[in-house]
Amino acid sequence: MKYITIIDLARRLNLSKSTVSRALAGDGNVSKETQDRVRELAQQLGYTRNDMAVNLRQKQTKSIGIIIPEIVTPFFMHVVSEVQRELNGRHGYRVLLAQSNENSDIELANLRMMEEFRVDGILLSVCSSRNNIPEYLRLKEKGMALVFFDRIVPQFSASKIEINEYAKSVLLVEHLIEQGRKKIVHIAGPEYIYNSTERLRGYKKALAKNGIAYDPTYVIPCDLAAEAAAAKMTYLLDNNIDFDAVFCFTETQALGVKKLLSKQKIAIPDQVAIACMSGTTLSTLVHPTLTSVEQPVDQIASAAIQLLLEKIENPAAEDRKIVVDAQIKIRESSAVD
Amino acid sequence: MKYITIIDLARRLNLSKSTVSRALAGDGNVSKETQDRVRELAQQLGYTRNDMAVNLRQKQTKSIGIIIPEIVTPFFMHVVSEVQRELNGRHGYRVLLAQSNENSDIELANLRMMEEFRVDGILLSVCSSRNNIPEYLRLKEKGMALVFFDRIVPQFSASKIEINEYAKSVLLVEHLIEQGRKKIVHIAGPEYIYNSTERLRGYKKALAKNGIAYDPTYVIPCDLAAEAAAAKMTYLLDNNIDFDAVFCFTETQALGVKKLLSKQKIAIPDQVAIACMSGTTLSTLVHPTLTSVEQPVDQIASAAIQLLLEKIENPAAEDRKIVVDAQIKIRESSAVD
DNA sequence: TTGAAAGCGCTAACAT
DNA sequence: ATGTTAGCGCTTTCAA
Repeated sequence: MKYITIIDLARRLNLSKSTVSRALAGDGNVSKETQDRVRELAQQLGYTRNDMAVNLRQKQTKSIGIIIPEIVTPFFMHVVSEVQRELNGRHGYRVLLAQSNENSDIELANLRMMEEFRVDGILLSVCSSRNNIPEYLRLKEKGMALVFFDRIVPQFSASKIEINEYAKSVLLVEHLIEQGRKKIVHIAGPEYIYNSTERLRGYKKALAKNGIAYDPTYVIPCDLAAEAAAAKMTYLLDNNIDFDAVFCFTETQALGVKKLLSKQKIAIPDQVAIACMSGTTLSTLVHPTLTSVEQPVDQIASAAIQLLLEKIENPAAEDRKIVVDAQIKIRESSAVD
Repeated sequence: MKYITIIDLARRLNLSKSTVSRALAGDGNVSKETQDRVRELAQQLGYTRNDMAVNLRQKQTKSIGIIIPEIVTPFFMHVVSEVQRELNGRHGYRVLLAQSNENSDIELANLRMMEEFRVDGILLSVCSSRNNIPEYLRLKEKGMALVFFDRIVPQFSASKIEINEYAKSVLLVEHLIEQGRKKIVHIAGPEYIYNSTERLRGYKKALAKNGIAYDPTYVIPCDLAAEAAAAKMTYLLDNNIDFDAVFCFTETQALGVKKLLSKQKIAIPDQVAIACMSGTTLSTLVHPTLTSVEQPVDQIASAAIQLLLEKIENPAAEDRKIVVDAQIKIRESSAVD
């Protein structure tokens, strides 16, 4: 592809390239007339600025990276898609995406990659709150604009969008209790994921608030996969453990649970209610038998953008934390599926 | 962020920057010894090459763009995620993502954006097979490596990954027929989407092959949204049109249909079977009551990469078309959900 | 085997 | 209001 440059324009107009540059940039110091001539020719010849050159000159890339644990997930897809749209459009940023596959080593490689790409900033949702801390620190100290969102690292000081998992969790579990559920199993996530521990905390709180004794056998640590959750259900059933609701850490787990319970002819939600935090409309559409709390995806995205831009603008700026707990909508489960 | 440059290295080693550059590049014309010294220091100081400079120099960006109609969709997400991984890793490409939201104007803007970003190539899945053809042509003639995938434009000559929608469609509908379904409604997509017309063609073929008369009232053009599909169901029900299966263009439509039929207490799949092409594992997990054909996502991704890289390598290369129809797996529907 | 110099396209002092 | 110059970090002739 042959591209027109400001030199091409300058030559044709008998101007210096600086004047052309200024005219294009809308710098005040250029006569209205030349400005018009330049812009018209640029238009006509289909000139587009070469960002590589500009960026080399200004020492920035006008690109940011997003690193998430898992891409094929309604929640993350929505956030990404929103950040994408906003940053492309209004700020002219490129956004690079990478997924870590819930694997800290891949996350590390992704971080390095973004650094090599010299992105101006990174939006990060971590795999684990402990594995890559030295790397986060290194990047931060090097001056990289690094903003955490959703899957944050509580003990690491940085700008972050924290989602109030605790509050959501309390709300959801209390909702189950209000429906008359008393024996609520919690399929928990791994303890190296902050969100998971917060949700567990919320679960306990909700029980306590409602005078239900906390029974540790009801809390079952579990992998993120649907199959893992299904296996835990089998275990409960095989051991004749009595329960009337299951609160899952992830949507995917909830689906695994649902599948298994249906297979065992257990009526949902009549005999057992299933609950989880749901990403989005897609999820809502997909499984109405799940009781869930909707996440304020757009709000999370825009908060993330805001904090990231702040950090890019002024790398020395103080860290800020935005907590999103928003207007939470509980979606009633229904037998209709 | 302060980055080390080859000049930094050169100074410390009392070499010229050209030698350093050569040593780093692995150019043969440099003594083993200097090469080692340079590389060691580079390593030690954490040097990473500034791609902006390289690219400016070599007139390429080492980045490609992917433009898809809808991001929050298991099928596209998987393809993107796969292309992402492959191109990042093995070829050092940046990949930029944009979604058109099923809107041709946005698609046009996205195309322009990618051009401004000076991506080396574009992977495109179109919104409509007629709206932006002049733009595709302009880009192609300008020498942009442009490869279509999945949602292709049949009458536009370019490199493309075509998915054999026709074959898949025949297969799926015949499968329904084998299950004893005879009154199969087809919720069709808009005719400006090639895939939609192909699937319709397959639907007709399957009926013909099995001696079932084609009834135009059974073919219902419909928007892509779930709600639209649900509305069509209401229409059929209200008009007492008798049917025992519904074959939908999109997964999302299928979900809409499913939801509405369940609400009307129509047993799925006992009374009415629902079928569609399904993206991936996620979908499989989510709605087992849907009969579906799985798409060979990885194959599509790797074919797309191959064609794109070919075009980038040699823009003058002839257009190639890869047709993916692959080993098709039908997933049986089941009452369990 | 190494160095010197030019140049990719642009911006930003510093002149004029 | 416009031009001149230097330089961002790198690769690549051309010379030595």
